[in-house]
This record gives sequence, C-alpha cells and structure tokens, in this order.
Amino acid sequence: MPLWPCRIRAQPEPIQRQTAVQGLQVRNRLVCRPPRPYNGAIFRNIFRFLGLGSMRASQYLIATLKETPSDAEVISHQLMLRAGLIRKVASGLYNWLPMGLRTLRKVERIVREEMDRSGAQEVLMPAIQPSELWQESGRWEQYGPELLRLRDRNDREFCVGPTHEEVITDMIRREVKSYKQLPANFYQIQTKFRDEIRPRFGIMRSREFIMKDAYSFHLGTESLQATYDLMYQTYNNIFNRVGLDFRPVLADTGSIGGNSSHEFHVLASSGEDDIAFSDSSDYAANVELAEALAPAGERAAATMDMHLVDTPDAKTIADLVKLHETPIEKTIKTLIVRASDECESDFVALLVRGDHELNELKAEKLALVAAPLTMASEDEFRPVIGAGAGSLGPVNMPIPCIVDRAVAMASDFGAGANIDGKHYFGINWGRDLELPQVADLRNVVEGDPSPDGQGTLSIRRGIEVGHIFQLGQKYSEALGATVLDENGKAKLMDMGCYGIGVSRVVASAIEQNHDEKGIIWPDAIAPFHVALVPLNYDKSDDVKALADRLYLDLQQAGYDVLLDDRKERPGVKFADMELIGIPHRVVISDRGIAAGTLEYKGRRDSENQDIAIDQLLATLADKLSI
RNA sequence: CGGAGUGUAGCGCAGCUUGGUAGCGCAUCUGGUUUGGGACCAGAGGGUCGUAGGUUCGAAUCCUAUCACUCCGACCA
Repeated sequence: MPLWPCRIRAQPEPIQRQTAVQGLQVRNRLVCRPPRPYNGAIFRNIFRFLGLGSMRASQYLIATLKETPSDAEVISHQLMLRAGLIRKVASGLYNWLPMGLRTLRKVERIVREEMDRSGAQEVLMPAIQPSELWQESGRWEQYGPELLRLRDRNDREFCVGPTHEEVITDMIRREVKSYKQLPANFYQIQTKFRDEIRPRFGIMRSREFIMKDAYSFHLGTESLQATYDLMYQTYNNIFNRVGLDFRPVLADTGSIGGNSSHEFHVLASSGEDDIAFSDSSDYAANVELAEALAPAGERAAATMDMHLVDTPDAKTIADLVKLHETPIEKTIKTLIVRASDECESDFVALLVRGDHELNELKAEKLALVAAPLTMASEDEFRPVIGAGAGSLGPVNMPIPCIVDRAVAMASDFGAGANIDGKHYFGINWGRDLELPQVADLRNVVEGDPSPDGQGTLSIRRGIEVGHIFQLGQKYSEALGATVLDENGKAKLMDMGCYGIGVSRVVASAIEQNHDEKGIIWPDAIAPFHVALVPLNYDKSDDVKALADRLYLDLQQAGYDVLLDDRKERPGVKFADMELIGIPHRVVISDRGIAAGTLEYKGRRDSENQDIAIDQLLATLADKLSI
C-alpha cells in the first residue's frame, strides 16, 4: 500500500499551543474540512512512518565545533555552524549537513501537511525559467540585478527563479479552462535564488534558500478572499505546530498592490523589521504601516507668550533640548520635501514632534507631496525660506505646511523661526498662527494607543518567515490567464500568493530558542527527539544491553532517537547533545542501573531527574509533544 | 555601488612594523593512562602564507595589480 494516503488519513488535529500567539489563532477560525477524530493509538503507530528515524552517533556525522567561526554574526548562524548543521560553500550558499537537513525536512513536512490539509495541491516547477515568461509579465526589465540571468548553449536567456508567478500562471492558463475548476491552490517547496547585494546572517539571508510558495486562482475577489483567509489560518497552524512565538502582522502591499497583505513574523531581537502590536488585542502591523492616532483629549491651553530666542548653537533637536531646557515633546522638527504637481509651491514643509520620526510611506501618500518622497537640499530651499535646516518652523513659513496629529495637539511649543540662529518658543496654534493641514505623518512609538482602539502598542523586532497577499489580476492580465464563466465568456482569474521561507524558519527557531550552551529545539522540529547517552557503553555490558534495548523501545514508540554510543567522555557527549539542541536527554549508567533508574533532563531544565527504568516511556509521553 | 577591514593547516589565531625560507591552541591519527561535564602524557600527519607580477642574493613580510570573504551604508516581490 502506498504510504502517502495513509499519512493523510492519520493526521492529527494541529496541536493548539498556548505559548504562541495567545488568542490570535481564534481569529477567523476557518474549517476547511470536518475535523477528524483524534486517535492517539493510530497517531503513535503511524508516527513510526512519519519520523525521520533514529541513529547511532558513532555512525552519524556529528560535526560540532568548539570555536565560533569568525564570520558568523548572528546567534543562529553561529550555532548552526557550531552544531554542525550547515557549512558555507560560498557567499550566501550553504551545504546542509545531515543534522541540519533533518530539521529542515521536519519543517517542510509540517508545511506540506498543513498545506495539503487546506486543500492545496503540490506541484514542482523548474528552478530555471525562460526569459520569455518574464518578458511577458514585464519583470525581465523591472527586476534588477537581484535576478540571476544566464544563457544556455543556444544563447537563449534564462533566470534562476526568485519566485514563480510567471511559471505558475503560464501553467494554469494552459491547464485550467473552466470556472468549474476554480478555485484552486497550487504550492511547491523549492529552491529559490535571489542575488542579494549583501547576503548576511547565514541561512537567514542567503542567496539560495528553500521556500514554500503557493498560488491560488479564482473567479472573483470573494473567492480570493476566502482562500486568503484559509491561508491565514493555515499559516497560524503551521507556525504553531513548529512551536514558534510569532505574530501575523498587517503589511504593506508594496508595488503589487491588492487589498490586503499579512506578514508572519517570528519575534526575535535580531529581526530586521519593527513590529508594532497591541498589548490587549490581536492588532499587529509593520511599524511603517501602523496608524499613529491623535493624542487623546483636548489641546492644553496656552500659558506662554510667543517669543523669539537666539539659538546660534542649536542646530538639532538634541541641541535645543539640551541648551534651552525644553522638553523634547515641546519641540517641533520641520522637514522640507519636494511637492507634487498639485501643489502651487515647489516644496512642502512636514512637521513632526522632536521625539517622533517621519514615516516616509505615509508622507508620500499625501496629495501635496511628491512620490517617491524626496528631501529637499538646503541649497534648494534656502532661497525660498531664507534659513537653513536647523532653524525651520511653521511661523512665517512661505510654503505649505502639513503637521502631524501630535503636533496639532501641542501647545507652548518651540520651533525654528525661519531666521538662521533663532527659534520661537511658546508657540500656540490659533493664537500665533493658523493650524494648517493635519495628517498622520510619523512612525508609531512604544506606548502609543493601538489603532484598533484597544490597548497600547509595543514594538518588537521580527523575522519575516511568511507573507500572504492578494495579487489580483496583475499576472493573469499580463499573461492572459482566463477561464470561461457561466455565460461562456472569458474572464481573467484573480490570484493570491502565499510564501513561507522554509530555511529561514529553521534559523528563526534558533534565534528564538537558544542559551549559552547551544540550540534548544522545539520538539516538532528537533533533529532527534531524544538523546540516549550511555556512559561506558563500550565497557559495561549492563549499560550497553539497556541502552540497546531502550533504543529499540523508543523507536517502537515512534521517537527519533540519537544513541550516543561514541567512545567519548561524558562531558563531551553532554556538551555535544546540548549544542545540537536535542530537547530530551536520557542518561544510562551503571550507577543508575544498580538503583533501577535512568536520568532524565529536558534541555531547558536546570536539574536532572531520576526516573524508574520502566517509567521512561510514560515520562517521555508526558514531556514530549509531537 | 560607496566606506572600512581580512585572506597564513579543517577551525581560531600569532608572525609582517625592522625581509633570512613558518609557528601556537583546538581538531585529526598512533600508543598509553584516564572515564559523570569539552582529560593527560608521548609521538605523528597536515600549509603553493588567496592569486599574479615586481623589488631583492633572498619575500608570509616591501611594492603593484587582481580575486575572494567579512562588516557598515544604499537595496530587499
């Protein structure tokens, strides 16, 4: 009998983990198929087939290093090298050694199972793609040097695929003819290549990487939205099963456009993106996107007269605060940017509070502001305003001003006087000058109210491991991918696109789960579940007999076991197993056998625990969640 | 692409200023002693000093070019 259908039938419900995304997975709980009854016996039994198998350490490549290679910057890169999971072949290119590949395969398997469960169909497309398709979509020109292009012996042009919209759209326009075949969702787990300007952080930002990409096809945006929601749920299931602390966050739809887009971020201090999320709701967004609400309440009444002060040494907000003892929230930064054609002036002044940062995305969406956002140079604006960058402000500003919501709420504030070396203090809107146009101009900061009205925002770093978004008809239109509708008329398909950086998930799991001794794998993706560490395996017949027996018993029970039968001293074995990050360790010794016990230690535990030999399976069943 | 830096044994590094023909620790192999937290002793193997050219009696060392890698920045469906 083929194994594959058995697998599907025997799948357990995804394990709900309380540790990750508290409360988030309840959102839009979509049931794609009736839940199957959980049958522990079948699960356990079948798991034997699902496991990657057990190994004896003496016959396995344990490529641990004592010292950290000098070019490894982030912790996941260092530990992946030290634990012998990967080795660098060239910049941004890595070998996966056996130990690392096991984890990669386990992540892949979880992704595959959950994608299959959602009803998506697995395909495999070529890594090398013909230029013709990219020319059809227009991306042959659009995509910069990040697209690795090459020629074959016949001088035809190809690229190494960084993504597969063109190929899948081409495939579907040939195969799918009728609305009756929709909706449909196709995915692959494949090697991608992006010729990054600067690969770094090891597997986190390599040039070649493994990605799960899925593309869905629809007639109508409602159907697209339904599959989008299903993928949103599927991604939550996947990252919960992997065992990561993550957040789905609202993301910029970027150059593709479309209605909505979510990125899935693993929270880790080494992340490259800032994520803002509410402390009391499921709101989360890329900091670039999070709306900065107006401060609550009324503007405070004026208590000072506006007065001009000589500030020859205050070129920056920091100087102003230091030299003139002004609270930073009472200062205003004035930034001059190029104006759009709609504006009668060449420039526009954008005002944010001294302690806030301009959000360029928000600014360039304003009608009066030229996109892309371009800061004006002092040479350009000095003739118009008559002052340099350190002395700008709203009072007597000859060009249109747009002020941030927080600026609009300020009173008694200080700002440049548009005269070199002078600032006004005690400025108040309405009394000293008219309040100009108000807009959301700034990045949110820690402690701001959440845009959904519930709670306040925290900001943490995140590693993007997944991204889902709606492509709409961009590619179906470019490539002419149509189906016939009920009336026999050709209609362009709507498309969605859903990616997971599979190899990056491995690195991000380490970023989130490690200590000074090494990696601490979540059970679900650990290369081995249990490290069996016999002491004196080569000398003691009792130890050897028991270790061999337990090795078989644990395999029977469905665990992936690494039996460390190497002729090494105990300290070496312990250190290696901890560095590699095997989450459960069982030590077998003559001393223990005499007392009828084994020693159990979870990777995060600080103390060993003696357990009766016949209690091992029960203990592991209790400690291990797979 | 701009800025900075590094290339010496599998890994981490010294040697370079002041040229004299390569060394340390870890790892590996052999023998012995050890054996509950990365052992010890004795011995061994392993290097075109990134590459090419130049200066010199002589270059890891000085000069020139070049390649690779790393870091910071710009970039990132």
